[in-house]
Amino acid sequence: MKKTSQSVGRPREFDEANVLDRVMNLFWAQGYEATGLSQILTATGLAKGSLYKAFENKHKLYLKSLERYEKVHVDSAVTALTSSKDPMKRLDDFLSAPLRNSPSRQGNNGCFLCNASSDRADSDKETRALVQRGFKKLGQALASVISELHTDWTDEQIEQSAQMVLSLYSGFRIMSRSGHDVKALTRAKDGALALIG
Amino acid sequence: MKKTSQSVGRPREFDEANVLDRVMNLFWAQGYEATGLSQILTATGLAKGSLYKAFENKHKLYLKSLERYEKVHVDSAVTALTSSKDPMKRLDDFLSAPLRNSPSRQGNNGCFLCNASSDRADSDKETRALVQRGFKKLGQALASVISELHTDWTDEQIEQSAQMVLSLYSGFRIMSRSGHDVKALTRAKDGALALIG
DNA sequence: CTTGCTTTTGACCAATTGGTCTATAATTAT
DNA sequence: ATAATTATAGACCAATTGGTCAAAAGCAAG
Repeated sequence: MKKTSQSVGRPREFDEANVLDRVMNLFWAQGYEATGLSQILTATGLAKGSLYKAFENKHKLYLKSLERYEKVHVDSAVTALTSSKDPMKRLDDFLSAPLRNSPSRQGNNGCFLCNASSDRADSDKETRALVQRGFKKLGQALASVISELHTDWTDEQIEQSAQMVLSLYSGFRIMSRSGHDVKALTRAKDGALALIG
Repeated sequence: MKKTSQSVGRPREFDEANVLDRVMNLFWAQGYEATGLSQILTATGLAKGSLYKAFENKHKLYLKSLERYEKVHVDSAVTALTSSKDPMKRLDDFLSAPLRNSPSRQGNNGCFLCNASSDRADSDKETRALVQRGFKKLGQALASVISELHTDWTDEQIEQSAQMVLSLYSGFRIMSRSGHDVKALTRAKDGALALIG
């Protein structure tokens, strides 16, 4: 039974993915509590009732946003990591992303996974589960790249390095958000890659 | 002119450091917006008026809490890093701290510096400055340890490794907050230390 | 055109938010 | 004593919060 695109009743006037993208950006940039309904309404153009009919409540909306982030940003990072480029270059790209648009202060949202972890993972287990899943995905993709790079390494060694890269990534994202010297972080990145490669 | 401990007027009934410790723990665990005045009042036992007389407003109180964190936790980490133990052991202790009380979920506050960076560093430049300063302190202490470890290394190399350890630390703190597998993080830590040592 | 179904809209709501202010209490200086 | 000064307590406040609901609107099927 496939759901037809045109069902009975008045049709939706908004595109769910589009709305979620806007909401995601708010939660991503500001966190859960700092993002008010009013803000969400103006950003999406929806009326309160419509929003609540479509997404039960603020908490559910947050979770949906996080899922959307996973689908859009985590998955695309995974895709980039599994491309056909030089494995080393892929790792470098991955670790360089957090350091790119940093000097232009304001609008450096960091990583939604990291932010959510700091913001709500301790108090909300559903958020915790989503964050864990996102990190796991990234970790597995990294492990796969590293195993390409070092076909002779044991699983243990690969896991270890993947985890190291992932932790570095999270750290970069967090630290660069507060305007930490990007040059220094970049050197750290290059040092780490030299040790792994 | 030293301020006498007993000044004119009705004396304070609370110890400022003590109050700040309690407030710090709230902001640390929950973030800025999620922590309400009412919560702060019950945690400190103060009345609204007293609190506002002593610390102007919520924002100032947050900054004071962050400074308190720096004084209590960052500085003690720096002290631990400059002890007379084996340098390698000191690095290990530093990186192990984030991984200790993790399995006992709820009450894993992570690092206030990291949380504040994710929570408010983008929107509040005073927070940003404090967070930067805290990270800088840690980075310098780490550089000093590493320079003890490798007297032959260049400043560049030392800086690089210190930054790497600091980034790993932040990453550990963030990821372990969402319940990420501590065993995996521990292996990453050991791997990284082996590469540096 | 009517029936049935769904979405949209915004008025409405209780509860809570951060913050102010005044009356009162506790202390020192005169 | 009393004046001066500071802290405490909590009533009070406007604004905002997340959330509900009923009426109106838009569509397909009969």
